[in-house]
Amino acid sequence: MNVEEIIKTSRPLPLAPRTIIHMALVQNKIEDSMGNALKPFEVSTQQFNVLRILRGQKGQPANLFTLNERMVTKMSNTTRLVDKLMAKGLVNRTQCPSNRRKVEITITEAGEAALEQMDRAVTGAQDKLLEKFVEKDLEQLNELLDKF
Amino acid sequence: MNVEEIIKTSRPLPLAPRTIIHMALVQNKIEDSMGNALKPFEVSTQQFNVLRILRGQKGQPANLFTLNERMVTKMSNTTRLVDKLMAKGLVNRTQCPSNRRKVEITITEAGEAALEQMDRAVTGAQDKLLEKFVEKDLEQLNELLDKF
DNA sequence: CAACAATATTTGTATAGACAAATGTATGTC
DNA sequence: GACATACATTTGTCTATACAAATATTGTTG
Repeated sequence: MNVEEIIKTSRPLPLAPRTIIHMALVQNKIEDSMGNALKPFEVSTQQFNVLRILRGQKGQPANLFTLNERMVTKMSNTTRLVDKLMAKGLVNRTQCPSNRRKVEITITEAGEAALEQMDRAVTGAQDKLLEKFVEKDLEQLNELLDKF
Repeated sequence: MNVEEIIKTSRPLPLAPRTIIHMALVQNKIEDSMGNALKPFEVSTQQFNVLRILRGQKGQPANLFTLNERMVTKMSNTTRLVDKLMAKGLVNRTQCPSNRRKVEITITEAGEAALEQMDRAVTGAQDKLLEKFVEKDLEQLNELLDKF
């Protein structure tokens, strides 16, 4: 990935702005790749993320606050995101009996099954994205990202 | 930035998915910071990006194709993005006389003046984001990002 | 226990972006 | 010069997201 070529700029960029732009370009590529992997399942990366969180709950229900807290990209409207997963039959939503303000969201069996397929697709996409990285590169990259 | 803490996961993540999530988290932070820097000017990062491209043209007008080509994040509706910059008086749009299919977009003086202020704000935000990086780190990060 | 504050979610609304179809203009071919 | 094709932009429409206000429930305090 050559930054200057992609944004068609003639002059070389100073290192700091180049890094920021580089990050954006790579993130675009990652989102594109993940989106394509999930396209057959008609779920967004956000929805996929929620399904994974719910599976991680191991049967224990999650409420909207918990979901929002654990999402990679927090968003203001988790209600409607869950609505869409409900409409697809991938999750259940019930009112919490002990505190009726809360909702209890769980993944359905259909959701678990679909998620397994999605996982395969996404893992494949990620492996492809990272194919040029050796273990040491990934460690180094994670260390550098920690500096942000 | 500790990935596991931010997404409140108990188990440590395998390196590959951790990297992907890490990238997303950092990018969120970058966008947030840039967005805040630009908030006083009421322009999006995309709009800011277009203004910079126009300045880079040094008086020469750009058409929508050129803008789209040079934008960091390509988007499907450059027309309406330029509309918004027009409404703010930051750019001019005229029909290209030699090829009336094309439009000629230029930055106005007000646009140049505003952009200078924005640049200061954005550069400040970027320096803050990168304050923990030394030159060598940035070089290393750019090299690693090239592997995507 | 009434009044008020805090919590959890939902809803309304405004704006941004994706995608496809429509419009207007230019170019090449017979 | 009429016709098809390619090009450049615009428009319509649908979905996604952000933000604020509204609703419902629970907890707290005098």
